[in-house]
Formats: sequence, C-alpha cells, structure tokens
Amino acid sequence: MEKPATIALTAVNLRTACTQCNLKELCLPVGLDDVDLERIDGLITARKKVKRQQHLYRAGEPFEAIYAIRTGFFKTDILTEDGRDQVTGFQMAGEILGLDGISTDRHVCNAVALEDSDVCMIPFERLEELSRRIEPLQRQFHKFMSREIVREQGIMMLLGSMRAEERLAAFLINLSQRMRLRGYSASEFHLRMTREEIGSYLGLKLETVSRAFSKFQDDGLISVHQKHIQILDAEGLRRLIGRANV
Amino acid sequence: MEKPATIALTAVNLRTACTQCNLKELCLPVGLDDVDLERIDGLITARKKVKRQQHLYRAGEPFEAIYAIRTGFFKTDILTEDGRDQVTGFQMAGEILGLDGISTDRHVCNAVALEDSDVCMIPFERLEELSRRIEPLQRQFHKFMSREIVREQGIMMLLGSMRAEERLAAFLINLSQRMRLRGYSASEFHLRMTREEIGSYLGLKLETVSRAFSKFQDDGLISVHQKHIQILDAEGLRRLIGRANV
DNA sequence: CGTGCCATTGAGGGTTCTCAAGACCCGTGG
DNA sequence: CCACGGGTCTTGAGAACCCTCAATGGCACG
Repeated sequence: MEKPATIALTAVNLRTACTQCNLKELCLPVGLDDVDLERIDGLITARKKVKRQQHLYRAGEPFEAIYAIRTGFFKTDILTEDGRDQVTGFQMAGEILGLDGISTDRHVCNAVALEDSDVCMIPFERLEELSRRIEPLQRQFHKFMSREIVREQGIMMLLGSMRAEERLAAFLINLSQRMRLRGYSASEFHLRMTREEIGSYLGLKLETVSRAFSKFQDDGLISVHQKHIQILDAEGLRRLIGRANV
Repeated sequence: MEKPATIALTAVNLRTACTQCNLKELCLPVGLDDVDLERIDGLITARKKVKRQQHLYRAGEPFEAIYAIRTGFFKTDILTEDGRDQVTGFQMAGEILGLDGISTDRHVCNAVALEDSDVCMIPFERLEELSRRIEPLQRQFHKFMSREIVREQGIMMLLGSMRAEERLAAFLINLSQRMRLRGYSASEFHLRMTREEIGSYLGLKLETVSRAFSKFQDDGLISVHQKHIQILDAEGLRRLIGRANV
C-alpha cells in the first residue's frame, strides 16, 4: 500500500505552484529567472473549488483578488436594479476573472460556475506589489487588462452591427478557437450554458438563438443536439460573419 | 512691444506640467509627495495638437503611448476588413485614450478629433517604469484600465438589452454627467458628433437617432436644434432608462 | 449664393420579439 | 422499470421595432 505517498502527492497538487501548472503559458510571462518564478509561486495564496451554479463572487462584494481559472467554466453577468440582466462573458480554463472590480474596489458583476470548477485566487494587493518588482509580470498583467478591453470592444461590434445569425456564428467561432487553444477539440464540444444565457450574451432572445442553431444545421454548417455541438463547416460560419451589409 | 514675453509664456504653456494642469484631479492620484509629483511632471514628454477630423492614431500603428485629453473631443472607432464600422467611444477633456493598444503593441482602433484638441502624450514604457516606483500612480493607472472595462460593460448592457429610445436617453444622461464633472453645463451643450456617429455608437441607424430626438422633444424631455441640445427633464430621461420590460 | 453635408420626416419592408404549444432530457420517486 | 415533473429546447404565428429607401429642408463654408 502506498497511501502516504498518494496523500503527499495530493498535498503537493493542492499547493499552489504556478511553475507546475500546465496552464502557465497562458498566465505567466516568459523569460523569467528562477528567483522571479519562485516569487510568483508565492503569489497564489489559495485555490478554491466552485461547484456548478455557485457564485465565485457577487456584484457589490469588496474586491480583493482576481482569479485564474484552472479548470471549469464560468459566466459573468450583471443584474441592474431596474431588472435588466445580461451575461457579459463566458470564461474558461486559463482565463482571468475579476478585473472589473479594480475600478471601484467592489465587484461589478457576478461570477457563476457553469460546471464544477477550480480557480487560483490572486490577492490583488500582492499582485500589484509583485508587479512593481517584476517587470515582465507587470507587462503581462497590463496586457491581460488591455485584452479584456479589446475583447469587450469585439462584443460591442457584434452587438452593434451584426444580425442574429452573424452573432451566433461569431460566438461559435470564438468558442471553437478558445477550445483549440486549450487543447480540446475545436470542432466538437459541449455547451455549458443554456440558450437563454447565449441569448443574453448576444443580445438575443432564446428562441432566436434556437432558430439560428436550427438554420445552421439545415444549411449543413453545424450539427446540434441540445448542448452538443459539432462544427461541420467552420469556413462557412466565417463567411457568414464576413458578410457586412455595406 | 512685448513679443519676447509672449513667446516665453507660450513656451511655458507648452511645457508639460501635470502639477499645473487644471485637470490633474482627473488624471493624478491624490496624496503624492513633492518628489513623486516632480517625477510625474517628467512623465509627459510632449503635448500634441490635433485638428478637427485629424487622427491622433490609427488602428494598426505601433502602440507607444497613451494620451490624456487636455482640451477637445474625440471619437474612437473600428473599421473591420469586411466593412463594418463602429464608433466605440467618445472621449472628452480629462479622459484617457489608447489603453486598448497595450494588448497587442498596436492600436486596435482609430482616434479622431471631433474638434480642435490638445492632448498629453504619455510614453507607455515610461508610465510602466514610473508606476513601478510610485505606488499610487500604479493604483491609479490600474483603476483607469478597469474603469474602461466597466464603461464598456455598460455599453454592452445598452446594446444588448435596451431599445432605441432607452439607448439615446442613456447616452444623453451619460454625456450630461460627464459635462457636469468637467465644469460645463449639464443641461445645455453642443454635440460634437453627427447623428450617424451617435447611431454607430448606439447600434442604431441615423434616422432612428433623429426620430428619437424628435420624440424626446415632442415629449418635452429635451429641446433639439441640430447639434444644440438642452435637457429639460433629466428625471424623465432617467425614467425612460429604468423601464426594463421584465 | 450655390454646394455639400447633415438632419428630418414619411412609407413600406424585414428582422427579431412575444406569446404559445409541444417535444425532449434527465433526475426522482413510486 | 416506468411514470412523472421541471427545466430546457424547438417551432409556429402574429406583432413590434427598427431599418431601408427616398424626398425635403437647414446650415455652414467656400
């Protein structure tokens, strides 16, 4: 019996070691020396498991940390006092959650796990401190924030100038690319979110999303069975997006 | 004749002194000591005048600096290769331009002056360097980036869940608040942008914008004459936004 | 004082939403 | 094992909203 060894192994796994993380090329800057890498390993103070449908944080709560997703899938959404409710993003492994909280020291959106997930908690004070000492880390962090700005600009373009089918095509292409980046199949995957959540994200009603899925299937672009998606003609989807009516 | 004196004065004005800037409470963190303030005065290497309709930067150009607007008014927009064209924001004095360029080291949007403007150029390398040494500056910069993320989330909400009149009302209220913040009248102002640019920003066609303006006027909420706007019933406009159909 | 850009207004059509009914899926409990 | 129920998804019909196209009017600038 090797029980003790197994336990020790588990403990090591739970210890937060960015240098050991198989997602590190998504989170960490390249070209760090050993000293800096060791410092960065001290950046993550805690790992946190979040069960499906549970909140990682809620709008209004004090902002203290950002989170890097190790495994799992999240949505962020905003619920305004007048009853508007909108999904602002879907996040998967290797992506960062919570950057919007910096501006007011409070989270402005809710982060909800769409499947059982596992995140690294990065205390923000400590990140700022370390990024004052490690230039590549600072640079990387700024790029993350800027990338979030650019991502949102993309959604603004989508919401402001695309029709329903174009939006859904763009959504599928984007999801597919991100799956590929993380080593999953880009052509076949399982949607973690409902039609209503997709619709909320894309500024559409769930029926419209459903109809667009059916249309894509009739046109031979994809195959849909509930949440199971298979992309049959990625190029066709891309052509759909490219057709601006100008 | 006092020509030499005048020239000298001009030179002083063109010298970049954040500590002398009447917008400093918008740009600078509070509670800095004199040494830090002096350092920050060295942050701005150049002022730049941009004439109406001229570009401050273009999408694709190498990113080297961000810009703080001293006077004037800008729009940022994105033109995709498939012909989609969308205004992503309007910026006025005291606001920051160019944060989206950090992610790829190239500007992703165009910044165009909508009136003769005057900006402070902040070389990004130097800003990063200084913000490694001056903690409040680092904090302030991060807040600026985060605020941009939150601002864009607001637009996503607007584009994804509001109808035409709600969008325009939100736009007017937002503009009005920002005018007030900068010491201008919140109830009466001159629009620097065309109906088409407003429409592009709000995901609407220019005719729809025009009709909504007329409707607001008929309802006694505002008075419109071309680009001159007077807000007669801000509370009424706010009520319009608050009516989510849930 | 034209010329060109911008804004307004109207009529008709298209896309998406709303409302509604039914089908599918899956976990629960009989 | 099957029936049941709740959540989710699909599909249809009609309505609402916004867009498109088109004509006119106003303003600024040369």
